Amino acid sequence: MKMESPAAPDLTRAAAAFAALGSEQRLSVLRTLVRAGPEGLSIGTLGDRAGVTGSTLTHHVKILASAGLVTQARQGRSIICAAVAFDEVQTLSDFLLTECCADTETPHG
Amino acid sequence: MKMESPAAPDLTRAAAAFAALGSEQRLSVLRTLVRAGPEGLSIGTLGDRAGVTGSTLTHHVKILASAGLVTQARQGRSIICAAVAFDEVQTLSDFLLTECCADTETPHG
DNA sequence: CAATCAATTCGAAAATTATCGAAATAAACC
DNA sequence: GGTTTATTTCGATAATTTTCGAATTGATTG
Repeated sequence: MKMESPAAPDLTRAAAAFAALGSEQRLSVLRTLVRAGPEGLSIGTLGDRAGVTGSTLTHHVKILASAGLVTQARQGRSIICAAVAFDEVQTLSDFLLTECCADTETPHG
Repeated sequence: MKMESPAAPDLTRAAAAFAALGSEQRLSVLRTLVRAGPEGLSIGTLGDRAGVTGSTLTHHVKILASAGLVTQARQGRSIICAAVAFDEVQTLSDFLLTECCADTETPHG
């Protein structure tokens, strides 16, 4: 049942992705992008909607992007950001849960 | 410093839970508990397996517990920890993704 | 009650992360 | 080329998190 997914995360990458989500501002930014859907938003609009602007927003978006949760592409004089959290969150969840109970002694009874 | 914002109250809790997952050591600790399954592990065994001990481990476990990802219960002179990440991760994923595309004009376009 | 084992609290230093404003870069437009 | 708009880089400061060892608390055993 394994579907084509973003790169399998190692511990370091998974922790970095969770850490990227672990800030109220960044989580708010990402949810704004999730709401906006695949078309994405410019940095300016994103900042207005999420309530974070300027260099602070640049900083947070960079962290989300390097965690693989957001893409950025220049379009004219704006940078369009879009969430790619959809698959990524499933991947992170899998990373955490797949080995569930692997250490238990009596898997077959 | 924490800034007063019109953020939904759940945002704070969700960000705290993601932040709890956003450390290599804590993620490693939690995965060790997930592997161990519902019976859980004592702090001592957990520390040996995950490679984190003493006050540092206490600190990390406290963060995981207050994020609702781990339970603790005293049993004799040990504290038994167990992962409750199973449902919790789904909840976090939902928090992030449920409003997907809500802001788009043409939801099925 | 003293000794022991398991885990926590405390206090402090080191490391990382967050925030902001000013200056710099990049693209579009005149 | 020079101006306007959009975003980023830089540098400094504030805030938070991590880590460790020593002292402490709680529970069990003799």
